[in-house]
Amino acid sequence: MTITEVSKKYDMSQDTLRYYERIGLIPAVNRTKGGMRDYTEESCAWIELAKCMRSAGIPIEALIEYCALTQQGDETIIARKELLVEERTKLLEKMEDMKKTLERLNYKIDRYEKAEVTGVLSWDK
Amino acid sequence: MTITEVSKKYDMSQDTLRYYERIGLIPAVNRTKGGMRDYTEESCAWIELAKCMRSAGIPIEALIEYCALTQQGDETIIARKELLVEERTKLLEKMEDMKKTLERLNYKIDRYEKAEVTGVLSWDK
DNA sequence: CCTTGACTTAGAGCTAACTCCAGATGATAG
DNA sequence: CTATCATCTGGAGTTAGCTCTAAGTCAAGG
Repeated sequence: MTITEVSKKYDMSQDTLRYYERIGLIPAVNRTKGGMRDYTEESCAWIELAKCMRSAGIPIEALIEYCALTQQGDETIIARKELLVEERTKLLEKMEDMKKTLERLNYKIDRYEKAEVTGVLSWDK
Repeated sequence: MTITEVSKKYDMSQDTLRYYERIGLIPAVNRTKGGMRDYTEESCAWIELAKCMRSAGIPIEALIEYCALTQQGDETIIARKELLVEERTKLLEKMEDMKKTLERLNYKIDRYEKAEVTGVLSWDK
């Protein structure tokens, strides 16, 4: 697959795809004799993983390390697992913060909706 | 309250507190005759709101607008509500992404845990 | 009054994560 | 073969959100 195809498939810019490869967030992509990228199934799986992780805010640095560990073989399985567990912990914390903020937003929106009806803005604790 | 007290109370740097005020993310804080900040209850409530919203990733720009609208009085109530509704929508989308990533992480971690026991790393779909 | 430490401002610097650019090279249609 | 378009690389530029610095002012103890 060409970079244009992958770019469309995952809705990511070609610049981002090249950037992720350059910094080692995904392993090096196959090349044609001419030097053009030729993405395999596996490359695509990496791209998709990167996109998923990044969409949740997992930092690039952690993903680079994960990718590096993966390429070092089976003796890094425990390290990889620990890395993922750590990121999961941080993710859960972020989700907790967001849940609190969501409740706060719901409360405030509700207050504004009542104000639209009654004309009075209730006190915000 | 002095900036040091507020900084400790909300665990935010003094630089951040001054920055938020400067850019209009919170309304101007009261001053002593000498020009030092003297945070009131209301200032503190704004700080706390800012901290909460930022912890969930609500962009600074949206919060600046919200603060500006608030200072323009009751005729901006609808606009404020709409702003909050929009941010809530984005927040829910982000939470959805994070939920998917969390499931992905759980799956991968589980896979690594099984590998630790069996010595074989199962295939990753 | 003097020293010391907290506070002030304006503006520069920093980090993460892209995004863009220039100049060169590859691929393809006519 | 040539024109055109896609892709390549290295490196510069951008944005958000702080964070730090310098040079000066305020406040409190002795």
